[in-house]
Amino acid sequence: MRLPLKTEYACQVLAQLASTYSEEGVRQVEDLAVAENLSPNYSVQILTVLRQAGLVISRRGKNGGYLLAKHPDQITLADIALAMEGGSIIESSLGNEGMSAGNVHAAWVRVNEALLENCREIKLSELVAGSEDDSDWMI
Amino acid sequence: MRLPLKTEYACQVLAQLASTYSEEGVRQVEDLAVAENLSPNYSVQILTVLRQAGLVISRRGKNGGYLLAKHPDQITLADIALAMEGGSIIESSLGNEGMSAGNVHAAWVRVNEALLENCREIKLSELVAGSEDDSDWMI
DNA sequence: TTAAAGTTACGTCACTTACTAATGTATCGA
DNA sequence: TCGATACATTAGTAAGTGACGTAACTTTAA
Repeated sequence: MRLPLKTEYACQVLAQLASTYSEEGVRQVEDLAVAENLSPNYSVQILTVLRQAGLVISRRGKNGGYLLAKHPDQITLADIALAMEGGSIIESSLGNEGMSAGNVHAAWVRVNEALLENCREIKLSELVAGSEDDSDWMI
Repeated sequence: MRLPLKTEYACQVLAQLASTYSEEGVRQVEDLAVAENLSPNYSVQILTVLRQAGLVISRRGKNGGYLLAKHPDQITLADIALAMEGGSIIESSLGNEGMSAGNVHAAWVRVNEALLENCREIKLSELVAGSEDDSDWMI
C-alpha cells in the first residue's frame, strides 16, 4: 500500500521547520513550500492538520507563519503519521463475517501496534537534511 | 492508510486453506468463498495472485481446487503481504526534489523493513479460527 | 465427449487522492 | 483605522485506484 503523499509532505515540512528550530523565528508557508518543492496552497492544508494535532504553532496576520511546537527530538514519525492518518497508521477493516475475519483483523491490529513502536524510534531531528545522525539508526 | 481488502481477503482464504491442511484434499473456490463470506469471482483473482507467488497450488479441471504450497507454520504475514502488494508493504514515493525528500523517503524505507520483520513473526497457523495460539503472541 | 472446475481479460462504478481556486479572517504597521 | 499581508476554510475537480462483475477460454476427470 502506498504511503500517502500528504504524510510524506508533512514529514518534509516539519523537517524544514526543524532545520531552523534554534533560530526561534517564524517560517512562512511560501518559504517552506519553496524549500520542499511543494504547492503553497496544499502546504497550508497540511500545516493546518499539523496545527490541529499540536505539532506546529501558527501566527496569523502580518509577519505570521509557523514554528514547531516541540523540540525536533521530541517529535517522532509516529506523531506525524498519527496526525495525518488518524487513529492508526495501518487500518484494517474488520469487514465481513468470514470464519477467519476476526483473527486476520486482530493480527493486523498487532502489526499496526508494532509499527507504531518502530515509528516512535525515529525522531524528526533525524529527517533534517544535513544533520548526519543517519549513521546510527536502529541502535 | 487502509490495508487493502484484497490483502485481508488473501489472509482469510489462506487461513481457510490452512484449517484443512492436514486433510491433504483440494478445496474449491466456491467452498472457500462461502466459508470466508467472499465473492467467489473475486476470490479467484486473489487465489491467482497467491498461486503466482507460490503460496498455493491449483489443480484445474474436474475435482480441481486449491491447496497450500507449504505448511501453515512456514507461511508468514510477510509472505502474504508481499505477494499481494509487490516489493514492499509500505511504499513511499521518493517523488519531489525538496530539501528533505531524500531523508524522509529513507526513513520510511527503514520503517517498511522493520514492518517486514514484524510480519515475519506472525505465522499463517495463528490466523486459523479455532486454533487458540492467540494467547502467546509476541513472545 | 461432456460437465465441472480453474484461467484470463475486460469492463465499470464509486470512492479517494492530490491538488487548485476562491473567499474569509486575523494581525501588524503606518 | 485602513490596508497590506499572511494564515484559515471551504468548495470544486480531474485522474487514479479499488473492488468488484461478466464473459469467454482452457483443462481435466469420468
